[in-house]
Amino acid sequence: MTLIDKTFAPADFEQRLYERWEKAGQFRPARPDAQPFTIVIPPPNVTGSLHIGHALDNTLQDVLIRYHRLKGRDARWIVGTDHAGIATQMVVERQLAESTQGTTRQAMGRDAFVETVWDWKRTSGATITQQLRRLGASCDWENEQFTMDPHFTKAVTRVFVQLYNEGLLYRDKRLVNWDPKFKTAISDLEVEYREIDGHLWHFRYPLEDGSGFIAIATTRPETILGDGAVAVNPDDPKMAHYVGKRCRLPLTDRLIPIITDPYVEADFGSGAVKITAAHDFNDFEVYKRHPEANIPVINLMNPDATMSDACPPEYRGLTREAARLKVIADFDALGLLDKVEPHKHQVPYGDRSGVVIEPYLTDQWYVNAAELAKPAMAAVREGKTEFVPKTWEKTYFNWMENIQPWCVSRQLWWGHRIPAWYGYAFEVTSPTSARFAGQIVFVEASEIEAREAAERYYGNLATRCSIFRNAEIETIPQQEREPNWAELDAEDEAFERGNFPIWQDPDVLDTWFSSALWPFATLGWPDDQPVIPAKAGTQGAVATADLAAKGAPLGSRESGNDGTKATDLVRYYPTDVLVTGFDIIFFWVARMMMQGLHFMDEVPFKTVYCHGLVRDKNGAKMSKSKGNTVDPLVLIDQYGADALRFTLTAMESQGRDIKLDEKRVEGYRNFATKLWNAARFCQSNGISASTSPDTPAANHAVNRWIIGEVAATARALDAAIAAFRFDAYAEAIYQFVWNRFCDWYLELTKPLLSEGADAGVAAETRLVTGWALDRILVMLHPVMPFLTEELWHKLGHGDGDDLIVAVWPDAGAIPSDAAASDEIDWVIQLVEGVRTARTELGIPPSAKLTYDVEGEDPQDTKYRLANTAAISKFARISPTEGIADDGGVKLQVINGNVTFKINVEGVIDLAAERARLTKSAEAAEKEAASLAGRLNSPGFVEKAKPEAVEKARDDHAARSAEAARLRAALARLG
RNA sequence: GGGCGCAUAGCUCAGUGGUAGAGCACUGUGUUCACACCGCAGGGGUCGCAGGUUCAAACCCUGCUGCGCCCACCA
Repeated sequence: MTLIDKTFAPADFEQRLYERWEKAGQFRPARPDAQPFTIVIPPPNVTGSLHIGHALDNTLQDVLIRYHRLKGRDARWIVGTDHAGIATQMVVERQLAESTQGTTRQAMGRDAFVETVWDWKRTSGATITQQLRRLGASCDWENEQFTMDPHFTKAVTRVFVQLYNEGLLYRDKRLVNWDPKFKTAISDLEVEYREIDGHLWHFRYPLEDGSGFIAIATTRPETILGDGAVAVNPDDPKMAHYVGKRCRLPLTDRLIPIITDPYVEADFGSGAVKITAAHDFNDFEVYKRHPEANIPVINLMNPDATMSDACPPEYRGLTREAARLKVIADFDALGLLDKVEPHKHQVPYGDRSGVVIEPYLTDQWYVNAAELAKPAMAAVREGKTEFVPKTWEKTYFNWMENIQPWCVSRQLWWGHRIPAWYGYAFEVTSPTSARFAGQIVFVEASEIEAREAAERYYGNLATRCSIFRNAEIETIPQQEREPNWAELDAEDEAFERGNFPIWQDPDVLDTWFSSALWPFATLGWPDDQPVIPAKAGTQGAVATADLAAKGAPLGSRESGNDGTKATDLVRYYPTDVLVTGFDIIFFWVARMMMQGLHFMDEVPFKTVYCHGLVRDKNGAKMSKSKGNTVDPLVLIDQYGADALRFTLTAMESQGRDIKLDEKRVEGYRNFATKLWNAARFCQSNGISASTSPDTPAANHAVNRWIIGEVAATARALDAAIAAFRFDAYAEAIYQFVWNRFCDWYLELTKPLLSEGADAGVAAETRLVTGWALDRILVMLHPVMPFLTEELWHKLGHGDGDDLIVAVWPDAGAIPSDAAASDEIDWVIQLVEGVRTARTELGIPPSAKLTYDVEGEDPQDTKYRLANTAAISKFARISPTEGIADDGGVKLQVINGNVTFKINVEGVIDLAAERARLTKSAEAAEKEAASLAGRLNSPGFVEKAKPEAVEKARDDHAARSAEAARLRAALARLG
């Protein structure tokens, strides 16, 4: 036991304690027989640094983990970081550009660039994990994961290949959201729409037959160059005469058809819409609905959104912005610009790049999300996974029901490379000839297997066609992207078994494709996997056993924790709770549900707890550009990690956004200081750590009372955790520590510990206080781990006895004593009543007064006599004890049945006392009358719940009696 | 256009059928040997508006007003 310092300085011990826990392996104590409690952390971006949202998310997780660890569960918090494709690539590219050499990834080449990113990860990737430690997060660092770890690659590949074989993953040419800055496809979810004050340009296209013009309106004139049709509404009489005609597209001189489609609104713009299939999602749909119109699909742009060679020569190479101005000017020059209207509209922007997104026609890999969503929806409907708060289930269903194919390929270098290899495809046309037929794809777990598959393909061709058997070998150079198929002449090319080109898809997978596997890949899948048969009914299904045979051998990997035979996967999956912000339900939660169910045949988590956003104190979203961000590390430096954690916990009421005001952090730092001082006081009074978590025996009412209060608090905390009410948890422990333990228990027991007090009572009180303080430390530990652990040891718990693995109080095993509770409540009410009366009458706190009582029953007498010392100390009144009543005016305080008549020295302000008593009497009478009214109102007694009726009767009796006593007191005043 | 949420004390938020609560802020005060990052006491709300259900509504229902968010995007 060491002395508790006079000042509470969290910086003095936070780091020391964290290192102690981590070194001692306390974050994952060996508990092979205990029931697991598992949380997977939402892996922060490896580029990240801890922001206030992380602080909230991880505080809540740590509260749950620490609580369940104290409850004796095998608590495991799986931790790691995400490789975060675009974000990380951006960071490293920016650093390359800013470095002294000022190089680019293109100049470096792919392999060197990827190696640079790895270097960066190794040196800078630990920032966020160190910051999580400062917050106190008790993660399982020994098994830290990274989404680009070799076993993750294995898992990702396995998933990709199996989904492909099941027909749930495919390559398709369709429009994607294209980011011209990063030159990659991005997800629908990574597009944010901004309202822009733009324009609606009205142009005229001349009709082919020279009979006039058709007017169209557009917000994107530059895409006119790629128009393939003009569409009007089929039911629009104004437009009927155009239908079936053709018009001449100015600037290109192409003839394009005028068609009908219900997508066109007759009363918007000019009533006619230009159809640019390659650059607009709606137009692409129109194109697909009208195969008969032979609408050309013209890709007008290069990957960087400059105008491509598909445009007329004078536009090529222009930016889309410059092209727009030129198109407008050119139309104007031709006299075909009708008018320009101002027009507010929503423009898509890349949420990371900040540039306008281009709908762009490319080949990409897609996952059939609609199919995977079915079991994911059913699982929530059946309650296998529950959202808290439940309202988010609607959001989840709504998105799942309308889910689009998930584009999973990205044109980046940093990420999991797509396990697909391409080769040239041929169609055998006769025993001696074959025709070039595009490309063939081999989706396999490795290049070796892809090559084997290719061998089978070409071998099979060779047996059917002699030109593959006998011709000379000519190797086609491997090409990175888009081989120029048109120039290949199959007749002249020759292939022989074992010597033909295949090349891997240059693209990588969407980061969320690997994050979706997080709950099971982190637990060892696929090496540890229980074999799940491929889903019946999916086309091209390949037995999982075959897939497994290709990968690493199956078998049980011993758990790092306890050496049991069960694999981690079996033991910890499904996890218990996922704690996350609602903003990534679509990105991440939904996809984990889909992949978890598909590959594990079970939901990834039983509960999804969604918290809100942390906003600034005015409710504005925090952002760097607004400069209103709050750095959690600064708050930790200023107030301690515990104060920040307590604030975030206390403010987390289900689902609501948090408006963070630094004053709250300060307030909870004060709370920490309060407890610190209370512990210091206890220590200075010879109180030390309890030797057992068992409740000590107690006779004195105040001790029996506090024991019952501990039990009530433990019960409240258990209930709060069970209901995910973090705010209720913080509230309950705060009230108990400050308003019960410090304000009353420590005060009421001071006389029991003072010199000359009964030695037996004093000893009992020391034991009970030590026990209660220990229980406080345990119950507060999940929220304030550092402070509580520090005090735990200062109070005398030894080195081998860390609070982090202590025992949570079993509320049911702690006796609650109604009689003690009744007695102490009586004392507290009396003291408060006297204090209030004294203040209102302006009697100095220092004045010690005497009293007589009236109306006491035996129990009141018992309570009063048993607590004479406390009453004297806190109300500063003592019995007259034989001093004759001088007949003077008394200060009268009603406590239950008893009227305390207090002798006041000198003259009291009669009018003030009368006013005080009158006010109280009227309040009691008003309430009694209201209760009487309810009791007399028709229906109440018959229809209300019996408890409610009984309570109303009791309250009515009590209030009436109180009013009578107050009136009597008034009468005595004369 | 569709959906969701919120509106309770000056501020931030609990309360979800039975007489309105907490923290902060505010006012007054300071006897006491843990704590002024403290103690004690106090003021402050027709629970957004209007209807309805009920013996009883801040709470349930309907409508309205205001604020916020998500999804979809009339070129």
